[in-house]
Amino acid sequence: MIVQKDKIEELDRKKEQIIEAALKRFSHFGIPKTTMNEIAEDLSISKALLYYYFPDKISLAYEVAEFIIAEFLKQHELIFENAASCFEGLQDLISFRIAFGKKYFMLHIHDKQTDVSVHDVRAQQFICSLRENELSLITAFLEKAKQNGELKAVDSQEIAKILMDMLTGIWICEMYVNHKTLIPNDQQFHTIKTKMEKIIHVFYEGIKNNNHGTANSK
Amino acid sequence: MIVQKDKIEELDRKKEQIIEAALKRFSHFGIPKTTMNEIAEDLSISKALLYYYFPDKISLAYEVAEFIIAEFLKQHELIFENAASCFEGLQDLISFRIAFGKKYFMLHIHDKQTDVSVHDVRAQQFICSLRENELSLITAFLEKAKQNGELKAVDSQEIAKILMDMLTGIWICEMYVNHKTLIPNDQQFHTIKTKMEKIIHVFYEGIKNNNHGTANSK
DNA sequence: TTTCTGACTTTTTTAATTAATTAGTCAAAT
DNA sequence: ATTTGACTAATTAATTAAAAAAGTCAGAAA
Repeated sequence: MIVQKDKIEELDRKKEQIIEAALKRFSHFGIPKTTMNEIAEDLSISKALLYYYFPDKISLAYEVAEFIIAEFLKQHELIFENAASCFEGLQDLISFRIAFGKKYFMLHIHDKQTDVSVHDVRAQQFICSLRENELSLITAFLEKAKQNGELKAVDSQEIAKILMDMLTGIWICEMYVNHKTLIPNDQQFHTIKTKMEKIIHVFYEGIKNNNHGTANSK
Repeated sequence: MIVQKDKIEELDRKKEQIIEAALKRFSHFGIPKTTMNEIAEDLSISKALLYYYFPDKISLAYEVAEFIIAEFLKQHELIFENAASCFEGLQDLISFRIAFGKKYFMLHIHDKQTDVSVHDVRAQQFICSLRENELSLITAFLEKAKQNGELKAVDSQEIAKILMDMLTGIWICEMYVNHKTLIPNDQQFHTIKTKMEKIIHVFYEGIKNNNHGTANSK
């Protein structure tokens, strides 16, 4: 029984090693430019062994994605927990999103017109699930601020949705419309951050409670 | 002298005819899928004649673009002139942008990875100029509302920029991220419109003058 | 002289073929 | 149960040939 459990743990540890190695390659060169052979070589194992632990390349990629998404959501929670106010929480959220994007944007780069996410149901569901998770975190955060009296009586979920749409929109707009460089540079990230901060500022003015907050805080 | 002038006018009229014929094709099939021969055939003229009036296809495309951009900006002005309030003006702006997008989105569709706008300096400048024109119109509109007392003392240009970023962002996000269909459908346009309206709502709350406006309007 | 055309050349796209690389499998070894 | 080398199948990249479209020009028509 205990032996059985140890085995499972070891299997998981091995999978984790593979995921970490794959993540390194994927986040550096992107998924299409990473071969299963390279991942295997990095770990000094045979390619066949990768297929012992993962059914195919795309499944490995998804597990890698799940791995970093877990980190992404965990950080979200932390930021919201430690936020001194709703406004500061939103600002921290932006900083984090930019830093996270810098670190992992290669995972998002699609080679030519060959983009997995278009027709793949699995990708659609994956993104959908991520969005929902993020949405509920932000909604909860806004809800808390509303109960606090920092925000006025708004529909938290509706506001959270709008907020997410705007942030994603600005990102895409800057990356894929204004400066279509396949590999984004620091300047672009900085521009996006600045724009997001400005948006958050006006946005916050629109949802904050004018009877409470800064006016009363003295 | 007068003869010379008539000649010039006639030349312009001919160019206009070509532009209109080209616009029909371009807005229906997109620029890459429209051939110079087709445009010539539509007008029952020879292809060589097109090259008598326009140096090349891309120049024709730009003149077509300038033609509809003029319409775009003209409508902007009209909307802002006739707006009963800043908020209603912004709402009308959204309705117009959606309608305009429905009509001319084909001009924007890029074939595969072959997208003119990426490396073409002319395209960059064109878009830049359009943005600036739109920006100054919106800025002026906000400035007017500020002087009216409808808006609080904000930096009108800054706010206009943010507004434009947000609207473009939502558009791009919905079109190219959420539902990557090359030819957008009515449902998508409707979704975008709804999102924009929600954003405008919060946004307006953030910039309106709380001492004036709705509170005092009775 | 200005506007226009048919016949032409050059450049770009598209399609088809082939070569090379990579994903994925499996019998056998540890 | 885990691991591998040697294998096949599927994709991707490179090459080439064919087709289509862009663009030119000498000269006709107005």
